[in-house]
Amino acid sequence: MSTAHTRPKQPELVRRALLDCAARLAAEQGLAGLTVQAVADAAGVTKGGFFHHFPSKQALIDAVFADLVAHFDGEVEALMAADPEPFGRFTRAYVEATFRERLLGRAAPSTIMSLSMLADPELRLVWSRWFEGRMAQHAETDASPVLEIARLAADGLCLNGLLSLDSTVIADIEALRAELAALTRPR
Amino acid sequence: MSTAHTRPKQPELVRRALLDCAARLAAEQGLAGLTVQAVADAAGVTKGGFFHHFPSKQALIDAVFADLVAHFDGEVEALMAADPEPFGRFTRAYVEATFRERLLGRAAPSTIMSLSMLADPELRLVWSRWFEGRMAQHAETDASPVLEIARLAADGLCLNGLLSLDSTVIADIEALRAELAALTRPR
DNA sequence: GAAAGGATACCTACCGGTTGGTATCTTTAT
DNA sequence: ATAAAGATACCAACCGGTAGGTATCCTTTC
Repeated sequence: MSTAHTRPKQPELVRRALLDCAARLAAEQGLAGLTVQAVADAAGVTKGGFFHHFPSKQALIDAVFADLVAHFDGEVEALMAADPEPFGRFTRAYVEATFRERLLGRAAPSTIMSLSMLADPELRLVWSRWFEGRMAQHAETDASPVLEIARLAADGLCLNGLLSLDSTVIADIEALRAELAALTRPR
Repeated sequence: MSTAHTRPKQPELVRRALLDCAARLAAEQGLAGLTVQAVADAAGVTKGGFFHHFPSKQALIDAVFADLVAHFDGEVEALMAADPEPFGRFTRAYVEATFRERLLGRAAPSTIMSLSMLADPELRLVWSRWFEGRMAQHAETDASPVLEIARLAADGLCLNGLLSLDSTVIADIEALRAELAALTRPR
């Protein structure tokens, strides 16, 4: 607020701050409780300033979600690049990336975010399209039924990460990680 | 509106209609977009009438969620009662019940469950407690790691049910069902 | 058995508060 | 100087919830 005048103006930085704060707030109190005013306050900007960067609240949410998908996609890409085994390569990366999203057994804020965003049909489409595109790309190496189970289990893990905020549902995460990784390897 | 006067008053029926309409609306446009007015309209009742049946919006949501959990629990119980094999009995029922929730058209109740859980920490607790209770009850038959994977895959399937509204992510559902069922049986 | 009378079910109308969004002015950087 | 960046003040719409009235049902009483 007060620093906004002293510090040199860096619109890119403010925009990033808005995105990050929105992600954090949405993770904390759900996407339903996300308000423009709260995001603006958290980023040290007034509501008017907010609307200078984003034409609408939905535009912000879309941007945050696109950010999250891009980050996840990057992680998957990196994991795949370092994987010599062709069979199940994408699935293995998908599963491992999901595991990395969690911190100390709990779901990372980004996970909570992406899950709450599935409430929005339009954002669901964004995710669906990403997934379908990647799947079509790796159809030859990742079409096996057992790999589908592994991917679904990763999704389930993502969901369970939310519940583990309240209590521990999964006993041994490392064992599960190894078990799932083994599931993606050729027999 | 006009029929409300001629038709015999059946509060139980109206209450049920409110619950069902709330579940349907929540499935269609997310729990965030759920409004008391919309629920009342869909059930053929005014907003004032709504508040006669439920003291608050949260009370309605809680009731809907409890309803869904109870229904799912009943399905699991029935499936377990008809299963002679002790090993993985609960997991098998859990997986099969998830598949059955998925089959009824576009708006699966399990979809709403996950959405509600994400939105409200208190509802997450309700689900956690149910799951933990059942797991403790069947710890001897369902503690195997492979069974955990099967349950997680079921959760993931539930999540994917959301996405299937927009596009088909899962190729062969029946094959997946068989594969997952086989996973829960002793080797 | 039917009128009385209380309880239940439901509606109309409204209120306080919040939210997304806008119009307008001021400050900063180049 | 001028265009971007941001502040201030404000609005229209909506949402959950309340107040108070009316119709309908179910007993009770004679």
